[in-house]
Amino acid sequence: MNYSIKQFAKLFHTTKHTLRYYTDMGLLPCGRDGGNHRVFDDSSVNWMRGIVYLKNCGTPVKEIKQYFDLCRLEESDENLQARYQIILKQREQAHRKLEEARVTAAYMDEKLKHYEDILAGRIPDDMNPANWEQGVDRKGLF
Amino acid sequence: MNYSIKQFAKLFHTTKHTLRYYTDMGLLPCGRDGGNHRVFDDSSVNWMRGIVYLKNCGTPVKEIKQYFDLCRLEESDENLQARYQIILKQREQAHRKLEEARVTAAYMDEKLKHYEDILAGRIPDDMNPANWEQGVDRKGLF
DNA sequence: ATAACAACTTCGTGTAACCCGAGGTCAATA
DNA sequence: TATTGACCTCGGGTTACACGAAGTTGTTAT
Repeated sequence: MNYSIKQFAKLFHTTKHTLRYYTDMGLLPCGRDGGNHRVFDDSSVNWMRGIVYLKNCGTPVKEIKQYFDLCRLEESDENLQARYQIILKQREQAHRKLEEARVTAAYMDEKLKHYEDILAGRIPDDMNPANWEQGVDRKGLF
Repeated sequence: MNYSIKQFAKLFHTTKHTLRYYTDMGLLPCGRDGGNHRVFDDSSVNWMRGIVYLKNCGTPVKEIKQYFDLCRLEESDENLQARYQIILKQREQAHRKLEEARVTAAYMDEKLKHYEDILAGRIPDDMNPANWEQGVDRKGLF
């Protein structure tokens, strides 16, 4: 299966600009058609999936490129070790981000409930001035 | 409790540069001491907590500032509604990010296991060329 | 056949959210 | 008195794109 830049962008919920940036950086390989237009295929899909996930770990583009360059080299033991170390590090990063996302989502749930209470006229205790200055955790001022 | 910029940076695992950026943007209020040095207090801690969580939702600095500006205004019904809408939107964003983080962490776990299998000499089926080109999902080339 | 249009191209500047270093101020200490 | 350390401001640099101008190419509409 072949994809134009537009189709490929839609497939990964991104933009043409970003794809051009990636191909120019040498991150994402692509072919060209008669009119010099970028052509992406199934292997591009695999690379792009890798990019997306590594980016979600917070990996900078340069490091993703380093990793991909290793992937394209011959498979020595050293090479595999280097790749393993990168993935190990990024996996840990992924789990840290997961935990962070959990805490953030919980906080936002609470904050939302807070507003719903206020808007419904059920003013929660921690917003009642009578409880201020007595060590009550007000969970932020806003 | 009062904090110097260095102490405050340590408290939130960030840098002096970032804190200066936030105060300059009007995002994070702070006082000044005799030597014109920034002084943060307990209310700064609350604001900063808000910044951290909203940033984790992916909220751009400008929008955080808009929200905070609303928080500092008188509490009309309109004002509360506006704030509620922002929190509602960002909470949804937080949950999307949480799901994304879950999927990414799972992918990285799998990828890591993959490498451990290879390095341990247990070559998994999807890396065996005999299984290629037969519709086997190889989960990426690397 | 020619004109218009869509979709791509390169190239160059703009933006967000910082990072970093130079050069200066100020209080305390050797 | 001089040096040290922690801060200040200011201006340029960086990353990861976003955007627009100007040009090319291939496909339809008159």
